[in-house]
Amino acid sequence: MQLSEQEIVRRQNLQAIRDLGIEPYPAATFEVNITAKEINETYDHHEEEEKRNLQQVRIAGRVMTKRVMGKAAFAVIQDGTAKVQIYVQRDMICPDENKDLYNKLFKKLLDLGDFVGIEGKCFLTKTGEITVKATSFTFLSKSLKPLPIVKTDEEGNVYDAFTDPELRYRQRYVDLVVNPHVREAFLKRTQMYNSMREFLNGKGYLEVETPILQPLYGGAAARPFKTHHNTLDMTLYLRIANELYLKRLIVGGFDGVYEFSKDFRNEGMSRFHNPEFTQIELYVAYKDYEWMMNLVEEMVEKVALDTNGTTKIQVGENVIDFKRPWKRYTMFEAIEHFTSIDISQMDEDELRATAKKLHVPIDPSMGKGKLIDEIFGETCEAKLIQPTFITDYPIEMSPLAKKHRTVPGLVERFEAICNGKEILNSFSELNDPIDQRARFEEQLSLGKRGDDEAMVLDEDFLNALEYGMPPTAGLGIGMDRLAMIMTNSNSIQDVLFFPQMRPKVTASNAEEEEE
RNA sequence: GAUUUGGUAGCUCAGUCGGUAGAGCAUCUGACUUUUAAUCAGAGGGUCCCGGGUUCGAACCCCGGCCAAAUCACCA
Repeated sequence: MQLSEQEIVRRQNLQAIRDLGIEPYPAATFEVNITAKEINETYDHHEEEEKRNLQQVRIAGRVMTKRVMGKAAFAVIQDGTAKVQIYVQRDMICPDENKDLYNKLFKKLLDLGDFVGIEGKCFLTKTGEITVKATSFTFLSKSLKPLPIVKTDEEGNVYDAFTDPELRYRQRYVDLVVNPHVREAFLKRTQMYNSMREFLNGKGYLEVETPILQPLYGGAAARPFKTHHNTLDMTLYLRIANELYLKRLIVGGFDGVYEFSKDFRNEGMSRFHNPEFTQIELYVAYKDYEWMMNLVEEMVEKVALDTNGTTKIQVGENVIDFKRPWKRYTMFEAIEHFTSIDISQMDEDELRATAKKLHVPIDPSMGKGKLIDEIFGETCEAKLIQPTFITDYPIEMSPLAKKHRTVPGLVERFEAICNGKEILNSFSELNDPIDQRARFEEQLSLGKRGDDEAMVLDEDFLNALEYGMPPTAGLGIGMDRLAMIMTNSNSIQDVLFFPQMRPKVTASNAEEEEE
């Protein structure tokens, strides 16, 4: 292994710490009684000073900067909440003759990135920054690699920002340490989950877990990942959706179930697609898609408030307002709104001519439903910035949705479009087992014609439906896409801790391959 | 999968016409008891992504490959 100059120095420092008789990786708990954030907030809110004992704070964290001025020094440490400045005087932490703890350990052997524990009292510096004056300090853990140190001046200008996306995604742990905005985005993501759980649990719905390894993949149109179980000697698939399992639970008598489902699709990657991603799916018995639209508005408005404190979210150039009610169009209305063409009564030939006129790319294999979907996608979707419900989709695209109660050829389905992208999908679920079997068979014939994303027929799911499923409304929300909006992120990789990357061939694993 | 852009010190980047590899921060040595992009004086640090080619000579030109990003294609 080739070590850089700085890595060699740090390993030497590690040994020097041991030579002082100090364990660089101590086992014992270091009790803290306050966080950096709490210390900073205390300074912002003077009335709270009384409530907190700032004479005896104990805090632990990673050393981010160090400014030594002879016999005293300032450093900034960062804990799980924020950064706080500490002040170390030689004679304060070394009251006796032996000054090694300051002169050697603190001044020389303590590197940026090391973890320390500080005990001391808070005071305000000349320039008014709340600071912990150390009465003792404890070495907690050595860092052997230099962190990319990001500096910010008084005016907020950032220097040497750690920005290389490849390094940031491959070494997210480094990204998280030095880029506070990255950390904030992930805190918001978790807040989204908490917010939805609170909302759905409050309505009495049950959070469940269903199989990720499935003998048949269903519930969506996508290519799966395939694997093999040795003991059963059988093929298993990583789920592309959990829809069919949640519906089985509705059949089983749970009237409201939801799951945060990690799903897997063996398809292209882009800034909107990662091979594994998360959906929340929700099914509620005795409800329809109209009811679900109201629930979605209520829930997503709450998520915006809980994550951002407002319904108005800045996303790129746009401000997106999730305040209820959202705009609603049927798919035909949306197309008419953006193109001034009413296609609702057109037959296949007329649709094809209209698509051509609108410069929508089509091919001869497209049927009526696909043509409508394509016209919508090309002319409307990108223009829908504010959250908007699009309702009533062509039946061909939706083999698991119930036929529309009044309009032939359509299903009771809606999507919400936001910032020009679909963020969620919902329908009145198809619960007629005869119709469901027919729809699966249509998919089978599509599959035989070479559509490798056509759905497969799930006999056991049909068996469940034949026992009877109540009328049910179902919903799936792309959590990653919603997180992108709630955090103003441009790429799905910015809301996934560890986005999928092609492995980088390094010198060391190239050697392993040779061996 | 296609196109474009990029890959140089730990990080962010510069590198002229093809002629000994550069800066800031970080690191090392020294000074400094309220600094905050600390400051001051000095020093060290390179598989220029990989492999071939052209050339007296390649970070730079040519060919092939790897990785990444953006756009497109694909895609509930």
